Amino acid sequence: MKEKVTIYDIAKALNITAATVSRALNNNPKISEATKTLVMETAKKMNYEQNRFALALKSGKSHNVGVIVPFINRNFFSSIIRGIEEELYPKGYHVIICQTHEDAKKEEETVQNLLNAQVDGILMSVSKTTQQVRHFKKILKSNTPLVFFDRIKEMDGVSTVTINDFQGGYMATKHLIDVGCTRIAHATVDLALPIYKHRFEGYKQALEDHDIAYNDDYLITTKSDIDAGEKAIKKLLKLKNAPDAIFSASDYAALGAIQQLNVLGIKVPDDFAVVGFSNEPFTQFMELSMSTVDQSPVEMGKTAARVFLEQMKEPNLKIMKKVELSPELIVRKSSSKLTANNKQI
Amino acid sequence: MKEKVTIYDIAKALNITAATVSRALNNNPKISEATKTLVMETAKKMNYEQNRFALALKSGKSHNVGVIVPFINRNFFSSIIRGIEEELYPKGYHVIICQTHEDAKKEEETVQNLLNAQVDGILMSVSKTTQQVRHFKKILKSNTPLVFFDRIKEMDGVSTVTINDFQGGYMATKHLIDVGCTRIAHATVDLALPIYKHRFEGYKQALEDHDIAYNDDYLITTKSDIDAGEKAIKKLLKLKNAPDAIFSASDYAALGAIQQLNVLGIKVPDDFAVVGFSNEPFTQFMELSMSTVDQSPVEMGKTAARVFLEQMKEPNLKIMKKVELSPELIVRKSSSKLTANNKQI
DNA sequence: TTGTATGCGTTATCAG
DNA sequence: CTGATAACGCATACAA
Repeated sequence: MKEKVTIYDIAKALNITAATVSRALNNNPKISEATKTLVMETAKKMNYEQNRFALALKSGKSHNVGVIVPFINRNFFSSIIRGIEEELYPKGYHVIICQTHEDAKKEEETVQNLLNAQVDGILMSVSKTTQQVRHFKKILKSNTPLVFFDRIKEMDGVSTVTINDFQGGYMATKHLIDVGCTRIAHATVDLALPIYKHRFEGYKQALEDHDIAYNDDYLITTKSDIDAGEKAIKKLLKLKNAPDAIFSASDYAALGAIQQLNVLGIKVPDDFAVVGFSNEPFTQFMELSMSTVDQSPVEMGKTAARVFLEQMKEPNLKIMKKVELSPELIVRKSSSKLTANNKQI
Repeated sequence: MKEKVTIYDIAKALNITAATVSRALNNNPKISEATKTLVMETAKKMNYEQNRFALALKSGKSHNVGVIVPFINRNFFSSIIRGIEEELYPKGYHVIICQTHEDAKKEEETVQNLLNAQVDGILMSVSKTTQQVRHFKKILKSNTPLVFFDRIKEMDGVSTVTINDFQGGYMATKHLIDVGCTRIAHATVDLALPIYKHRFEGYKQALEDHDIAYNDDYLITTKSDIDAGEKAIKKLLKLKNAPDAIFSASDYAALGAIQQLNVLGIKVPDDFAVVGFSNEPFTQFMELSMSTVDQSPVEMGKTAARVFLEQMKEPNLKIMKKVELSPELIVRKSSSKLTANNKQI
């Protein structure tokens, strides 16, 4: 087992002092070119690797960032993490991942834990159940950059990266109108959360802009799963003026809707069009592929990482940046009526 | 901004020395109960948190583990990571994730990087392109526990967690035989990799056990994507004695196969049955849901984590553990012929 | 330009 | 049982 080589070892080999070695390695200006290159070379020769702990202990910087998401194995989040990792790894940061299981308690605890590990920044998506913000304030007070992505909490001093959910909702709804639907329902998940609220507002605005009256009966709150989508369809079809389309804020609920429509013998998209949200992988693999709104999660992750890096570059001034990415409507079979002139993807 | 409280602060507050505080905090036997509880209490009162870097610098243990996978946003891998995180977080370990993009060079570099960060262990799935093992040897030489999951490289001193791919291949094939198929093709990805080789061997064994001659024409090597599956079907159906079923070692290729069969107007499962491998989420959401073999990735991750923890408990002796999990056949529509008496899921 | 000394927060060793 | 001190590896203020 090879012993770790330290700057002392290389100092000894060169008959100079460790301080000089340190300076040479760090491109300190006040050092001769000669010794600098000499040190560099022998360092390489001896396979020297900087000890991250010593550096961290000295500088207080760990070169680790914490990423907190509800669940890692959800395509949306794992894609974001992919983006973060790909952006941060080349800059010498390691990505520590933690999951909250949508539990506010766990989130608080995890934040504390990461803070204790002295991560250089925290990038996170807020749990659905989170009400308190005191753990976020603690992050800020410790002078650790905090970046929210997708699920944010409005507060001072925090950077956010989101997509324009309003626009996403608007695009999806407008598309349904364009293909001739007039009685468009909307399945939301929780209007208390900004992302869902904005999608809903986009939906409403699209209706209004096309002179379609908003109908409260067409708004239905479901969980984000297949079962909920099935129930939603059952309920909606009982209305005397049943809808002819649904824009679901969740791909999973949209899937449940399609399945239930199939069971009931209602033709999708001709008799009932469906658009989901998130572009989960399964939406394109279904036989009747599903229209949906893409959130470009990898790009979102990269952006969040870049915002963090900017913040690190300016340790003095507090940066508070709000980046909003544009969603993309993906039209597939579940809403491709013949009347429409969309690009089919 | 709150200053970090150290053991010196609490020592000062109690008019004792830092060493004593340290001992009290670490349950050192030779210390009086009185001071111990006193220290504990004031520590809590002052919100003391151990500095991980100082500890790491002193002990050489980082309480971080590195996890290396080809891509994070693949359901199989993100689920494994989920399992690892859930098992390790409660034990005080942080999970650092890195991706290789299936690039052997990147893998070597990442290993070196993680080693340099002095992670306490490395859990990984080997990249498809990896030939060399010198970076693995480096891990072992540095006395860092190494656990391979799923994609392993046979070598001395390394623990592995796999599923029984042979059994998976056997089950899938036997199932196809049970539902009346007699000309069963097999799509593999790369027989040089153990996982695919074992699936293939399971396939062959099942044929042999049921007195079906192995036919070399029925073995086809494809990439793990939809396109490859389509091509495979085209090729297979050109044979004079075309197959009536396929067991694909990849869910994606199986999906391509089903899509192509649809295009050709061949009825699945009645005229051609399909079984995939991996239980990717989309397989159950397809209208014609796909039979496949589940690898219980979350469980695999947890197991890998547990193997690592065992190794940490016995730092002296070299443990080399081989755990093999059992796959589970999931029968869905793509292979549910009426002749069969399977459980439908 | 380089060397000396010190501290970052802990724990281990040695005294007492 | 507790105190003093050194050491982990590095970076820097100060001195030369």
